[in-house]
Amino acid sequence: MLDGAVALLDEAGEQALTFRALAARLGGGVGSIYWYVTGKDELLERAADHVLAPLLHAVEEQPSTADPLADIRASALMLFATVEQRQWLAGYFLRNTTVQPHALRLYELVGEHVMRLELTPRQSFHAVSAVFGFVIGTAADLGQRPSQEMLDGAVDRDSYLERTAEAWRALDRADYPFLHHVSGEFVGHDDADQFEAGLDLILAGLRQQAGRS
Amino acid sequence: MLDGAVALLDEAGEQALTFRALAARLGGGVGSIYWYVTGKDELLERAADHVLAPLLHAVEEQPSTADPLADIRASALMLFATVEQRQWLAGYFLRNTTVQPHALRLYELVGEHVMRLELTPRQSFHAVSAVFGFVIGTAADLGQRPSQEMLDGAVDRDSYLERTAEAWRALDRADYPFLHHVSGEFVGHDDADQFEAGLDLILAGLRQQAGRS
DNA sequence: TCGAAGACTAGAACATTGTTCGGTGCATGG
DNA sequence: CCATGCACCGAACAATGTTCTAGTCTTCGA
Repeated sequence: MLDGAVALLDEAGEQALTFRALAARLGGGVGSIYWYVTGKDELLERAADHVLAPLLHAVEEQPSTADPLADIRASALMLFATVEQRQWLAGYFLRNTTVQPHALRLYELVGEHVMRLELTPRQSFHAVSAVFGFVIGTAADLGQRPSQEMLDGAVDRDSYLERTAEAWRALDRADYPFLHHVSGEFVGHDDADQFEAGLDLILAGLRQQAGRS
Repeated sequence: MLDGAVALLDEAGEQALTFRALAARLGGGVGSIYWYVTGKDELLERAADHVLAPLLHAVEEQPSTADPLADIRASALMLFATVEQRQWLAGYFLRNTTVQPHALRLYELVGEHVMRLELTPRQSFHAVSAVFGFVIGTAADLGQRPSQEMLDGAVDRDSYLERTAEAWRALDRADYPFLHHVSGEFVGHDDADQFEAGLDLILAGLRQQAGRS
């Protein structure tokens, strides 16, 4: 059942996960699903936890290196890769205060790397929060659902970006110098690059903080 | 009408904004709203833009100082303060690829401060993206709707945090050394502090990047 | 083998919500 | 006086989450 739910979510997003659609996919009735979950909230929760399991496994398998920051980076990249393709997952994380076991474990694992930096407890707490906030936030932001036009195949991603850049360039250069400045970068930009660049800023800040103590 | 919509959203979150509730508040009929907006999407869009206007004004009024990073910091703090109290706004930003005029202008303003750092266009683009991703992501994450218990007044924020920390401490210390390490910081922590700490990591990374070039 | 208890399935029925559509005043201009 | 267009209203429809009740299948003890 969870596989079916995740499949629906992955294929067409959060709004596509309806009890009727899921029941149809499973070849059963609507009511049957309620035997396993108490409602839609729990269904989403379980689906999220379900997707997190393989990721957690991968992160746990990842060997520690001498550089804690490199390990944090690797973990963050894996998390990003998982969430980027699943906007519903990012949305779920941002909406739900209740932390599931798998997510908590992930938090802990990154935290253990941070501990090796020998910061104060407060700094460590803030560091892990910053990394997770950035990963989830950026993944949600960048991994946005392709617009209808792109789904229709009317325009591909490149022309879509190009058109946006075009709109930026059409703005008055005096009023929008920055957008003109970076419009060339926007075209053909890669989400993963953008994410890594931001992550590296945080990590650089962390390294500096660790060096001072 | 937008005032009414924003009021509903602020009071009880995104799910509270229904056409019937809004119509009741305005003392009108359900259908009337459709005379002004094409649907719920546009209603939310307009509401978001509506809230952004005063913020944009404040950011524009903010005088530039000699330190670009200080200016970026100040802008980010203002944006955070606006979004933190409005999870629906954060959610909207994360869901919507279409950038409204006010949001674009905000992006531009922060970008202009970044330009003074004299990074490459690519670095500048990534820097602004990182700041916005972090602000929105963290605001969405931290500004989560209080749980039902807290709304009921059954527990206040402090005891809620305390209970979570208690749960962390109940975990095996050998399996969760990090959570034990920071559980004390979690109790009574301030969201704004947490945000500023993360933001300062990014800014430190930026300063370093600017110094190298 | 029978029967009953429990695990599981199925779908009808209900409340809520977004949205559509035809209709109602009402001011203004001819 | 009437027609036209604007602003507004609310009944009706479709989709969806949820509940409820009845049905089926499995299992296990007497």
